[in-house]
Amino acid sequence: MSKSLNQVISTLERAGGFASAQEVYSNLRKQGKTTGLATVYRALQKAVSEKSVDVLRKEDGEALYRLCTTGHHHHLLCISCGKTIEIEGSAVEKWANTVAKNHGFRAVTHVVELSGLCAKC
Amino acid sequence: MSKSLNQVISTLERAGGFASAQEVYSNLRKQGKTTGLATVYRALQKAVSEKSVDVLRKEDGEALYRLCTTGHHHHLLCISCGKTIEIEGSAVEKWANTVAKNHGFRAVTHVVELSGLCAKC
DNA sequence: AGCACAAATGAGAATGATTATCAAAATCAA
DNA sequence: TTGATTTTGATAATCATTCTCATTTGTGCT
Repeated sequence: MSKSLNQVISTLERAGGFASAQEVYSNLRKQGKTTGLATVYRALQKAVSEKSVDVLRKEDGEALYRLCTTGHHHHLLCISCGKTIEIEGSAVEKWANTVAKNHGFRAVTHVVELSGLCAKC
Repeated sequence: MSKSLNQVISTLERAGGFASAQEVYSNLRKQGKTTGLATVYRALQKAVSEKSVDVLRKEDGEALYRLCTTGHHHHLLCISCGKTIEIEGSAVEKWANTVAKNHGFRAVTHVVELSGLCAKC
């Protein structure tokens, strides 16, 4: 187990199991680590190929990495004040799996993001 | 209605309603059009904001543009061959609205994309 | 320990998609 | 036709990601 892989994984844990490569990198630097950006990408790739992390895409195409073991959640974002709420979605998980099966798909991941105006805005 | 928008739309039609911005651009050039890359992106952005085209992401993060045939729907995308299935999601719509209400949110929109490997891949 | 060799690392360059800039060209109004 | 506004194309800039390579670190062996 390489050192950098552990650092990246624990950074993802600290971030709530959800961060971009660039965020992981800058978090490590803030902690005084000298880890390079290339190493962060390498560790993330390895983690992904080992299925301990999976990848989502933001709307702008940037990759977001997430620990697989952590029960994953979705977000409800206020487009006015930026407030974000993490939400459970077991109903969605089931629906996604059902739809995937019905069409013969395997290894299906899903992206679900909700956005609107929160109570205060 | 701008000329470039029409050119881009008909290129998408010819491509089976599915192509990257770079592909649209090179197809136009092959047809002898002098359309610039920036114009292609502008036309695609406009089409997306008008909901006549929607956007998916390949595994590497590149955007794929696609003519929107029906109203609101979601996608099941094969990350290997690019095959796309449009799916109904009334269950998801209801879930999204319920979650939004529970947190006092209004005017909530949602993004739901499923991706994985299709039966052939 | 000392040595040879493979793997991991970090810095910076290279890549590729996307966006921003800006002057020239097309369109429009009067 | 004028002048104003919009659209366009070329090119530069941006940003995430990947590649390169010299250096460091780790490992096995004696």
